[in-house]
Amino acid sequence: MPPSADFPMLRLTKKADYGLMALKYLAEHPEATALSAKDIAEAYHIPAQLLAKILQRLAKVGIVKSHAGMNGGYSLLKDPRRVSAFEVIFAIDGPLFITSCFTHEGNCDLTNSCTIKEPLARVNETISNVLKNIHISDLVEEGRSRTVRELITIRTTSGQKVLAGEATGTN
Amino acid sequence: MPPSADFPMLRLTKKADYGLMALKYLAEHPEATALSAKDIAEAYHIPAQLLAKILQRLAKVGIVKSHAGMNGGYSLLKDPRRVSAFEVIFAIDGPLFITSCFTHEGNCDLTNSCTIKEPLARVNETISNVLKNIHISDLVEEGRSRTVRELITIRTTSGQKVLAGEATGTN
DNA sequence: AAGTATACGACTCCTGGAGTCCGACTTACA
DNA sequence: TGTAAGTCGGACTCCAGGAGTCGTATACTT
Repeated sequence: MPPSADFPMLRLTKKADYGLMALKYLAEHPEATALSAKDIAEAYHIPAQLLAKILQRLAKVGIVKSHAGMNGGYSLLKDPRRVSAFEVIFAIDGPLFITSCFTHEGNCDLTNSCTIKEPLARVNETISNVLKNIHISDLVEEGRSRTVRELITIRTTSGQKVLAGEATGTN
Repeated sequence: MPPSADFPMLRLTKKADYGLMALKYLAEHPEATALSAKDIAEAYHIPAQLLAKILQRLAKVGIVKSHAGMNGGYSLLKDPRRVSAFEVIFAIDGPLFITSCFTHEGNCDLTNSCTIKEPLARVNETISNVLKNIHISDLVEEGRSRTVRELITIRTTSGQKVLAGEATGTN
């Protein structure tokens, strides 16, 4: 079915990815007083200057602390178990909405179309809640154990229980 | 926090929106043998030609049937209660992945970064499952009753129960 | 045969993500 | 106290891809 582009759509921005990666790296190295954007960038092979800008944003909202000058860099300001993926993504990319025409108050230009988007707004909140339940400490633990895999479970009121991770067929 | 753009990020494409809207409209008018793309487009004030292309895609995967010629148009081919939002979005936009570097097999160019993305892949599957549990019949019912609101529930294994729709604070 | 609709490729427009560059400022250390 | 190494942050370029249009071929109804 993919026409030419291989897959994308509804994806997280790379910046958000990089931000989460950097925070994971910081959480994995609590002994260091400060890690430079360059160091982290090299560890993951991502552009250093871009990562620097991302970390600056995370510093602005108080997730990390910036240390200027020689041997400077960034360090975690908050407990990794208290920082959710949601706030990281929010800090970097701003509020995320699955629908295209929502303003902050949920306003819409089309009256008719809004009725369709109401259920999608629920999906949006569902996604938000899932992201709020994942913290960067979980990212660190993942790779050794599988804690996150069992962490999230979806149940419908119809009794259908779907463990996140088992797709029932991709079409 | 939003720099200049008001909000977006991680949103559904307009095409997918339009597709869901059109299907809802068709589901609301089961008496009509066929509704033209132009009619539907005018009802929602969306570009007719664009909607036509979307409906063509939906016709290709067998969700709707196209009737050429005079008084032609499109009609639902499947039971609205059997068509999930997931397959609609999939048909229009292709597979959706929250992470940026996933191929169909889940391949990645960076070895280190992949460890971070594993938990996000679970989030991705969670979203997919939520969308699979929403059908266009739900879109029709929404607006009169609130069935969808209570339809989706998220539970974490920690016992935390979060009803989709009550955000615990947007930051 | 005429009229109306779909079918679909090719095309343009333009937003916004991704990344770079550079100047200013800050700090550690010799 | 000067300098190297770092952050800070605006301005900039590049370009993929979403959004929408156009034109033509085709198919079907009356």
